[in-house]
Amino acid sequence: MADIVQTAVRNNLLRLMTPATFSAISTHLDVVDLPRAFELSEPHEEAEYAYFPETGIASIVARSPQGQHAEIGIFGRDGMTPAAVVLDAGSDPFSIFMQVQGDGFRISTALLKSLLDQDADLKNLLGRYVQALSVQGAFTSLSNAVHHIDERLARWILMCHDRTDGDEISLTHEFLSIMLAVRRPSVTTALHVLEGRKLIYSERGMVIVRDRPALEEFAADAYGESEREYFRLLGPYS
Amino acid sequence: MADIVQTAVRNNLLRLMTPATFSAISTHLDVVDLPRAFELSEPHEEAEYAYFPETGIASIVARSPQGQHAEIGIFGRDGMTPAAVVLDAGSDPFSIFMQVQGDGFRISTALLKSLLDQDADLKNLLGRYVQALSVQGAFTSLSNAVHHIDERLARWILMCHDRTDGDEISLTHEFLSIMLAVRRPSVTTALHVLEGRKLIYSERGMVIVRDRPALEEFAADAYGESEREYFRLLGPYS
DNA sequence: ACCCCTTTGTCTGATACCGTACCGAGGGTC
DNA sequence: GACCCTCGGTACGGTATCAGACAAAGGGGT
Repeated sequence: MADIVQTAVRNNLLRLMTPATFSAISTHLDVVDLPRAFELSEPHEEAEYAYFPETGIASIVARSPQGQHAEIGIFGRDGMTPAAVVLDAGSDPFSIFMQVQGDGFRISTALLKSLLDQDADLKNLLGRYVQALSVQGAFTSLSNAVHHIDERLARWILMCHDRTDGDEISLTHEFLSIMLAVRRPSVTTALHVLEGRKLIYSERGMVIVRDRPALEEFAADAYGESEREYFRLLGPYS
Repeated sequence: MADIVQTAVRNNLLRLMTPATFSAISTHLDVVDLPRAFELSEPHEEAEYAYFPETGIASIVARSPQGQHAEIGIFGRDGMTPAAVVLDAGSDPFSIFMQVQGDGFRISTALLKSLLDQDADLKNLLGRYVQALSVQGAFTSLSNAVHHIDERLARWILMCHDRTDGDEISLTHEFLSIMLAVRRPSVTTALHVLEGRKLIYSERGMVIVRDRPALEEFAADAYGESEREYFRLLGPYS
């Protein structure tokens, strides 16, 4: 692909690369569309491409043998996939797919791997991202264990809002119920709670953030820790 | 410390190091006792030492601002801490402490870090471990979200049993309740369920595995995925 | 022997969430 | 306009788990 100017890029990891690393990697980046439900990586399969989203949101979902599932993390312009490339692990047991459509860059995993082997700065940068991601997963786990549905929903909306440009996030209740690992009607009522408190507007296929500070206050104990850790490791991404 | 023979070591990561790496690292390993409740690393603090347990079990716990907590993973002779050293992240936001007493080796993190920088094989090995650990965390998250207490308890006993020599695991209900992020009396009744099905014996301060295959069957959907991933990446550890 | 502290067992009522079912509303297509 | 499919709202009974309190049992120290 032609010239990509680093300062015009929105993906935070690409932005944080040293100029030398960026120019090495950018010649191999392809621009790609990332439509909703697009699979970035499938469980137990070695991914052909690594993706660095510019916009949109991707979801990382773990599935049990009997088909139960729960989201363990999300990323957008703050991240990349697959983490397994960074750790030389080949594959991971998760589904990773787009949940809010967007666009971004891709690069063959083989190429990225060889760049990682030659470039300690890059390995270090992506290593820090892997840590941030796994911390996010850990706090998702905590939240699944101890927080009520409406708080978890608030947390989740905030995390999407962080990775979105406006205040509108296009999502169905069905989708949210999968992410939070609850029944679909539970999402409906939880959304009503947030709406009743004037924190959001809820429309067909769409959640609109109305009062972000109040939403953060509502999510309170559920939101913030993993964001602080990301900031410490990689700075702001919005 | 004097000579440590690699084949006599029980920690799986130490065993899997190349002979060259092992001889480089082993001269810096100190033998340490790991009593119950010993803190291997504190949240947001850069650890002074890295630990490779030989026996015993350590717990990784995330804590929310308001003091809620949940375990996100455990390790014993299958692992090491802190993962942050491998990822060059400095610290992580978790408490890591011994839960079943044991012993192991320690090395200064500074030294381990410099070894990692010079030794791609070592970085690769520990990178795969970090992946295994974060997959374990992901499935803990899934389990917190979708499984009942008695299944989660069964899973947890199995994970401890994997890292223990006999069938006896010394643990109080109080402790288990923290790990599973449930009330202490819920642990008591869940243990009664497992005992009633003749899967375990439960004594004061002790859980004894009685019928492991049946326990695995009972845990069914909750147990196995992360173990398979560890095996793929690092082989057997028991 | 006694005391005391830790650990475990049990009870009561409350509640958050589930499974399932059904219906209505929005919005595209012909 | 008529149709259909997706999506959202609501209702009902059932239950896993919670919150909190209290009592009994194990076991070490003096």
